[in-house]
Amino acid sequence: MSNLKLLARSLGLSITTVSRALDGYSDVAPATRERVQAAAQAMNYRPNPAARSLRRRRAEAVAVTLPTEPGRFGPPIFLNMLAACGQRLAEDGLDLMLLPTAGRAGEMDTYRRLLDGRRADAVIVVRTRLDDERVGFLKERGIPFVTHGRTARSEEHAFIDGDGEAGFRDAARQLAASGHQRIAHIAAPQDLTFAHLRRKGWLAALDEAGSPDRLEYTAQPTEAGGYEATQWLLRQDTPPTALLCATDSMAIGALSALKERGFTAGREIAVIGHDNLPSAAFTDPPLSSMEIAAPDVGRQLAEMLIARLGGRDGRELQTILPVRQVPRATHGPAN
Amino acid sequence: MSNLKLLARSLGLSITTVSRALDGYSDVAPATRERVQAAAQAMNYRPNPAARSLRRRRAEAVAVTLPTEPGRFGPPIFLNMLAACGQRLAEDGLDLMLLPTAGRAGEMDTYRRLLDGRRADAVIVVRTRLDDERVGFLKERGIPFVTHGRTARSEEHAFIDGDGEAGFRDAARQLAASGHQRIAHIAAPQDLTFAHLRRKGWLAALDEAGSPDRLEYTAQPTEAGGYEATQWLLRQDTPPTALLCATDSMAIGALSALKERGFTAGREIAVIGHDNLPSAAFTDPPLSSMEIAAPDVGRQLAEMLIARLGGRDGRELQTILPVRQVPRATHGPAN
DNA sequence: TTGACTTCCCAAAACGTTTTGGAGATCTAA
DNA sequence: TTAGATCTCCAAAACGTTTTGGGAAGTCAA
Repeated sequence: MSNLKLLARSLGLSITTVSRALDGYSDVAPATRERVQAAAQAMNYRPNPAARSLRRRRAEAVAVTLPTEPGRFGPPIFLNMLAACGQRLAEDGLDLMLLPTAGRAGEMDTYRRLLDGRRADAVIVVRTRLDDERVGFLKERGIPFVTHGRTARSEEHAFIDGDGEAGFRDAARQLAASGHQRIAHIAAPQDLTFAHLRRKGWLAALDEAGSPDRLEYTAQPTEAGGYEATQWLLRQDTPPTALLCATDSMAIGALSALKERGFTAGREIAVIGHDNLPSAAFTDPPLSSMEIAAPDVGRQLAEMLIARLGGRDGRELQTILPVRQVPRATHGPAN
Repeated sequence: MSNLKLLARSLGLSITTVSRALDGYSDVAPATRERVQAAAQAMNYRPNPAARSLRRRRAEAVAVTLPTEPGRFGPPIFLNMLAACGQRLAEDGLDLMLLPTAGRAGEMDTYRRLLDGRRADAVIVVRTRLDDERVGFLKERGIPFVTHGRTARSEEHAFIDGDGEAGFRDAARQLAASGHQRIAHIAAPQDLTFAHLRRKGWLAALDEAGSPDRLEYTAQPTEAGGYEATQWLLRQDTPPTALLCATDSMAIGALSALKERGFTAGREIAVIGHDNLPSAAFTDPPLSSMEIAAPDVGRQLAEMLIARLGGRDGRELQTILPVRQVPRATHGPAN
């Protein structure tokens, strides 16, 4: 609506001075600065973002890519995390763009378009895989980025992640301590980093306990996946006494399969999930779970991004958040 | 990376001609156009979006505002809808921006900043309320917008919505037809349009059935809300025989409360929700629900937005999508 | 009084596109 | 042959900012 030229004219000043007054440069007299600020306020002036980006040669925006295809996207709280992240970014004048991609194939295309066109100054990478080509691409191009979840090359870049490995180790330890002999793992596809780490934690606890069994089944991280996995596990010669599920969604599927076979979770068979979904407290029986012990992952993510844009080295920006157990009714005793 | 000036120089043409060749103007010779296109391809040219917006005086972006506060945001599939929407927008070169707002108070502020700064050409309004100040504001400013969910002023603007009223009327009818006498409604806050319409459908069916009872309880659209509502309803002198819940999340809470009191949903008491959440098929018993009978709400939303940006009148862009019942185990008979 | 320093301000040049208003050829019709 | 049409192309002016490189007063020290 109103621009610098209008503002300057109405004040009898030059565009330069108005611009510098608003940007807080020191070479403008205090009285002038106040006059300018008042006028800007009165005329409801906001710098035109396109002009500013053009001149500054940055987009003042951060992009997050979302796969559209596989039906469901991550845990339901994910959108809240993005919103919190966006809010923090907005405090620094950065927009958050949603870049949907058509499946994994289209992902790299989307990245190329994004970066060739300079539509974003930095990128948030979600749903990280252990071997994630996106990381290589972004490093090569020199675009700042933060991953939500680690990768095999984590030591080289900024990331934020929950300590799923410790969480699953602790949970499996507790199950073992309470007498469980056959603690099965319902795994998510192992190319996903979070799935790999959670399985690793489970394995570590089994090693500690000297347990020889390695009962596991990998499925999609959905209710249907957990259901399918549980059915398979129950069909084995020596079925498990505990199910450690990669996600709550899978655990909910597991509960359903158990019920169908006449088992009561938390009595005959223990079940523990991860994410502490809102609905976890309302399953039957209420689902024992675990969650990242931080209320503001989104905000932290944003702050890492801002630090990265400010030139901080990605290797200094690596956060692993503790995971807290949320015991409810389904982790019940074996003996 | 590369720009029009470079391209033009390498081709021995003027910037004007290169620009017009790529934009498909008719006043450029076919041979020249091909030469230009080939060079653009080879040099990996993409128009600088900031420069383009500056000159064209539009942002080439669409914004959606998200409240960050109240913990959970809408049904989990919401993010998928946004992703689908963003994908369709991208086909027309439009970016999708996420604009988080700090609670309802900050919402109008965010809108003002957004529009004063011309950061977006159009807006998606979600979580519509019956009396929604955002609609008035956007109409006044003349910014194209589409609401996801109706408002009290729906006839004046573009919207897309499911026919929750018919869905709840049908569900309540079926319950009545199978002998239920006291069909209670677990309502979401009535300022939200979807909640109002679903309640209206329930009321209509009760009227048809000549049922005098109006047993209802309003709570937050979460599992906890449904739980609380059910507890209250069961404490009444003549408890309901059926619970029609505004959302599946509430229905899941209801199932939990019923179980706690020793009831089996689908036998003593029927329960029906709305949204057909992925987990609805895995509750115990599996939850009867309903859902919008369209796979591509997000894409349709995007297309309405594009039509709106193309100058189409909002009154011609109003879609009410049918709602389909998804019967499972909990809508069981009364008699 | 002079020279050096401050303090406060500004003109003009970018940034990379789109669009306006032609201009020079070439062709067509009389 | 000439007047118009038709094809191709282009120079230059925006769009609204930020930033560079001063410049004109005023101040201070000698």
